[in-house]
Amino acid sequence: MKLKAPRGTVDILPEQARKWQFVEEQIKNVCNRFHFEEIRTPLFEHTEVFQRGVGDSTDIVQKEMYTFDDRGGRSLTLRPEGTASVVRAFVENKLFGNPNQPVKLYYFAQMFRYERPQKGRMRQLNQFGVEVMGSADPAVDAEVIDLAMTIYKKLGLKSLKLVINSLGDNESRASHRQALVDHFTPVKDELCHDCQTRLTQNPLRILDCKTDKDHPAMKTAPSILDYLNEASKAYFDQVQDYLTMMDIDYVVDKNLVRGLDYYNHTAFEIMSEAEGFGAITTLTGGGRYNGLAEELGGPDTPGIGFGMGLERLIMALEAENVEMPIDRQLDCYLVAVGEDASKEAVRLVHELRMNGIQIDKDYQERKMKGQFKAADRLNAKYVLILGEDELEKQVVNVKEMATGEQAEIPITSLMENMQEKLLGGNEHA
RNA sequence: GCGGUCGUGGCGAAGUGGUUAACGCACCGGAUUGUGGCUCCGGCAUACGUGGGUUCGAUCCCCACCGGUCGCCCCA
Repeated sequence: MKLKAPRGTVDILPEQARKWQFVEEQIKNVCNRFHFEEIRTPLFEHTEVFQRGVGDSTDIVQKEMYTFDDRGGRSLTLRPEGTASVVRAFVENKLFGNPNQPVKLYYFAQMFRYERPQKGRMRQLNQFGVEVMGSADPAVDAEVIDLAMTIYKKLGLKSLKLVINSLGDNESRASHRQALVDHFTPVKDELCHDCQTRLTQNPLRILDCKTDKDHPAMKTAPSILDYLNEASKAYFDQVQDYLTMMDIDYVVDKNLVRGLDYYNHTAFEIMSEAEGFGAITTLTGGGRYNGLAEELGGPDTPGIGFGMGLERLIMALEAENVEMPIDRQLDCYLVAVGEDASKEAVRLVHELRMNGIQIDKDYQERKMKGQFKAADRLNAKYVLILGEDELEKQVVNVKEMATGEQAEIPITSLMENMQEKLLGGNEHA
């Protein structure tokens, strides 16, 4: 085989696409209930949007972006995540001036990250995400988390774990950062190479390092929760209170650190605990990013959001054997026999479709028996038979496949007859 | 970027250092002059990832590469 999809990309074929349609439909339904509105932003942005938004020190920006120069010499990047783009759009389009605050947005979008693919990790991935801009109410944090959990619940996932943490405001983060540096600097030489870099770049990230997780200094490392100032602590407490009020189970993990620079205050992850799900368990990651809008040139605007991996969501649904209504069926299949009837079939199928009937026909010059096999394979409810005899009499034999019952219907009343059978007789295209 | 493992027809899956590479599924046709799901019969396909090497000869042995897959790092 010569041409293949690029590494880390997949084709979603019809059978699988039905699952996607189902999942997307359910999610949109929940979004509507929560009164979120869709936003669509470009697939690529100026590279600077992500450098400034996501942060230069992050793995994403340092080694995972698909960046290229266009013919005009501009550096562009295929979006590796959704938040920076949405906030850029929020700022550029002055949505902060919209009287309806906060602005509650959702999106479905492909993301691109240059990584080694494995189970649950693709170079092109699909995310559903939400962003709420313009409110610093901890109830919004809870609402966003509730939205994600509601989606999973509606879809039928059970083995989930919600983990939350607070990264605090700038003042809290700064004092915690200094504490981390003071704590780890004496043992710097004992840490892994990455962590030695992190010590100066982003000491917070040392906390979720897998390599050094057993180092004695890890256990005694200063926790962000001990460095939250009063306002940050009060904020985090309120978020938890709201979650409790909504009966949303969660655990606080003081080592939960998100990989992107823009987060502060609430950070959360939702993981699957289903058997056989693979090594990668994070389904959703999100958090608050007050200050990001300002970083991207807009007014200081609070925001919070999350990204939900749809490949992983569908994997989780499959791992938990959740039933998805994806059985394909066909209302009618037209079986035509003979040259004249085959020609007439084209017109008849067109006319039925114009009148709201779902119908297909043979295009492979199959024999009658073959056409019936095709109809059966396609799960057709009715087969309309048009042969020389029927054509002569200007009728069509309509066979109900489930019962085998068959009746002769004049072509002149066929439309009405089928509409009655399939649409209840009162719906029209 | 690193490591394990794998790479035979549309799919699944045997197999051998040597003239025709099993079989199953699927598909098409026939048995049933115009009617599906069962059965029987027949048909079907440019299949051994790519490039080198060893050999009289390689799908099978060796090497490299590519790709899939799983894991590490990190994340969705």
